[in-house]
Amino acid sequence: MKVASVIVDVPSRQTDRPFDYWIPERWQGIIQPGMRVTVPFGARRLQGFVVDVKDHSDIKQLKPIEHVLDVVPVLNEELLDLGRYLTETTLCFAISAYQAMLPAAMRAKYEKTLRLTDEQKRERLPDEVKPLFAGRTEAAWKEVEAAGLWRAAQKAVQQGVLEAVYKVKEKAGKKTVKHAALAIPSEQAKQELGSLPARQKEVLSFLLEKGKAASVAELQAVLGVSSAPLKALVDKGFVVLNDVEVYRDPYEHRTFQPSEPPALTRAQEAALAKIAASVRAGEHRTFLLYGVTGSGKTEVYMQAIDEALRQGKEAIVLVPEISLTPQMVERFKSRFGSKVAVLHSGLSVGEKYDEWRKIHRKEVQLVVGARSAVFAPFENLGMIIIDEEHETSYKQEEMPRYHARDVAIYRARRHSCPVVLGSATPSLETFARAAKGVYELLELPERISDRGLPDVHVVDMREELRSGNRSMFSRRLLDELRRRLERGEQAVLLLNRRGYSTFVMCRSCGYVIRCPHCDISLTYHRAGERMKCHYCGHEEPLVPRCPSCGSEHFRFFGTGTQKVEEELTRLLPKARVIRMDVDTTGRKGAHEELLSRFAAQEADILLGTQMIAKGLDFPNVTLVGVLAADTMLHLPDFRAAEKTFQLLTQVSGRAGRHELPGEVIIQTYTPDHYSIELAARHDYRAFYQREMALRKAHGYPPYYYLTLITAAHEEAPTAAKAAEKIAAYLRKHLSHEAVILGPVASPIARLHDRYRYQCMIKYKREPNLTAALKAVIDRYQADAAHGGVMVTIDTNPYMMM
DNA sequence: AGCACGCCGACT
DNA sequence: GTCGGCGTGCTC
Repeated sequence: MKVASVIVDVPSRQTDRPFDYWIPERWQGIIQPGMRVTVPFGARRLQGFVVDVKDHSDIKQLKPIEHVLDVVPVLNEELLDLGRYLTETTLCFAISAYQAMLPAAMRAKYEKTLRLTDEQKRERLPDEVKPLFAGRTEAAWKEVEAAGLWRAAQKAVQQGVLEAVYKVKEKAGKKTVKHAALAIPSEQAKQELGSLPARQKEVLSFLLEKGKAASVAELQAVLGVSSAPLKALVDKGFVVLNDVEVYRDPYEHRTFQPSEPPALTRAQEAALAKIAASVRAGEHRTFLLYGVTGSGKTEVYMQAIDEALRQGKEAIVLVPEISLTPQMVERFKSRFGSKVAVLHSGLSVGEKYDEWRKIHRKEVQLVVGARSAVFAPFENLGMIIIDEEHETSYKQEEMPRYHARDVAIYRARRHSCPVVLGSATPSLETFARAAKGVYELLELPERISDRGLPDVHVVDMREELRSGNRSMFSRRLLDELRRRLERGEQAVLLLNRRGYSTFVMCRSCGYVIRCPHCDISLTYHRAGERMKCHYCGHEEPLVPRCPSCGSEHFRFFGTGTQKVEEELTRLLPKARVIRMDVDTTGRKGAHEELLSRFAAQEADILLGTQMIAKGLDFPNVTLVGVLAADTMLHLPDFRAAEKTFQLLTQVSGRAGRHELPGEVIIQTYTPDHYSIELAARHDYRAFYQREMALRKAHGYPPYYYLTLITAAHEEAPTAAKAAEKIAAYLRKHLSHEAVILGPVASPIARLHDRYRYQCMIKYKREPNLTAALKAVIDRYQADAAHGGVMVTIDTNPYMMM
């Protein structure tokens, strides 16, 4: 076994295949598939994944593997296979698939430096370059470039005065803590004690007593000594210092009250019995746990997990974006203690790395995490749970564009274990499969609190306007808010739009301030008087005069959370409001902090975007208000109605979960729309029937599969032409049953300075699709690097824009 | 993706 | 005649 096939860290079509390397003798028999290595690649050095080890290669001149980065493979056979599956189904590069499975800390950082080949040659350096190497033999390439000495340096390289050195570094290391230990036998140490100065004596006897290594921090804290006596002991050779690897613990300062499983309702019991039986039998099945909000799905998950753990197996729980639901972490930590690793976006790169290593080393049996936790490197999976199955955040919008649900089912099949999809508002795709018997439907029709679902009132805002109320609050909502304040109860207000105003228009000439890089109007943010693009992040100050006519008068249209907050403090000056949106939760830990303040009743009203709709459970919340139910309804997305129904149902579920009865007020301009009407009636099934009929009529999922192809280029005609060619190619190479729509300009016609055109393929069964799409990629994706057309393909898209 | 190589225009 | 610009193709 002298040859390793390596997928190198270059995400491009041309390098998307294994490259063979010779394994130096010292690593023969050691290098295995799934290990990370560094290899020379052209002039560079890169990180790569070994995918195969073999005896022979057809390539004549093999270069050697340079370093082995892992002692144990970081990707096992199963995950390597899963990578191939992702490559095939999402049309991504193999390297992207493998990197998606590992924490970001394990991705390499590259550094290029220039090094003086020989101290003797220093004087031969070009004069302008000399200062960069003053007192050193190596300089970062970046510095050289920044100094504008690119040419001169290049020349020096050609003359052999300088050489380019490519370094591969790991992003985050393991955290270590210095430990002190005896370097001599304890007998000898005891004898030495007598002749030592007082402080050193204390340190040595502490170590003797402890009988094992102690951290330097501990020594200093317990004995109150500085580092000096320790250093003296080290110098004398009595004590050694070692770096001991430790885990960063994101929950270090938190204590979790151990919890016991409560008694289950009959429906919970029945659902659990089915899942547990499947776990015990070790059979692959997919369950849909359809339970109304507050019906106790989480408890079913936990007891099912318990069953898997009792079988000596492991489990994965996916939650939409766990940093949003600290309450969820709390519940799992309380029940399963140190058996749980937590993976979510609120953790630092290093913390995620540590949690991942706990899984890899089998120190935990359960992972609770967001989308990417589906790749947890367990080898004996007993079950996978996806909570809030309908959430679109399970779909990754960058390469690899996978859906966690598909990955979960793929893995579960391989591990022969069940998948549980849980939701109060299942996606149509999932419910349809359950209806067909592909998935097994388990129902929790009632809330545990036997409170029943909250009353929902739909307020027609057109009516409000007609009767002279031009504010964003209906009279009813305002009355109810006042009532909660009087009673000391809390309210949740949802507005799915952040910022202050959605667009700003000049009153004189009608000019609208737009993003210079995208075809989108800028949103006004009160803080700092800034205009922001919510798509590309562009930011600029609000100009004092209209750039088109010079007028000073602007009008601010549309309402965002900032404006609502301002209005609330005006209308209800006594109300304490917490605003939660991307802008107030950007800081690490801000999320949890805001929520715990609300939980501690330090505020009366929690106002936020959709991030407040999920999973939160506050006993004192008796009112939920949706300020504009139709914000999402008119988006160019066939799932708009489904998303609206889901959001309204989810947010309604936040009210009256405990002793106090809940009430929900939905403000809308389209009260007759079925998604709003049926959400108000808590009638999922009716919504399902209605929406399915529409999907069937218009040829959308789950009746048809979709693939979205987008061509983007700085020049609109270039993008359009490419899209047309792609459409023509597909029309020729796909069956007549496939419908190819477009090309049309994307709903956001320009993004990041690129014009975008898209084609949509609708199909039922299309065996040649993958091959045809690969051909499209081969033709166009190669160009992207050279300023050509950028083509992206999304098989099974969730973002239509 | 980089990076080298190689082929054409404007300067010493 | 050389320097310096960018297009083309390769990386085991």
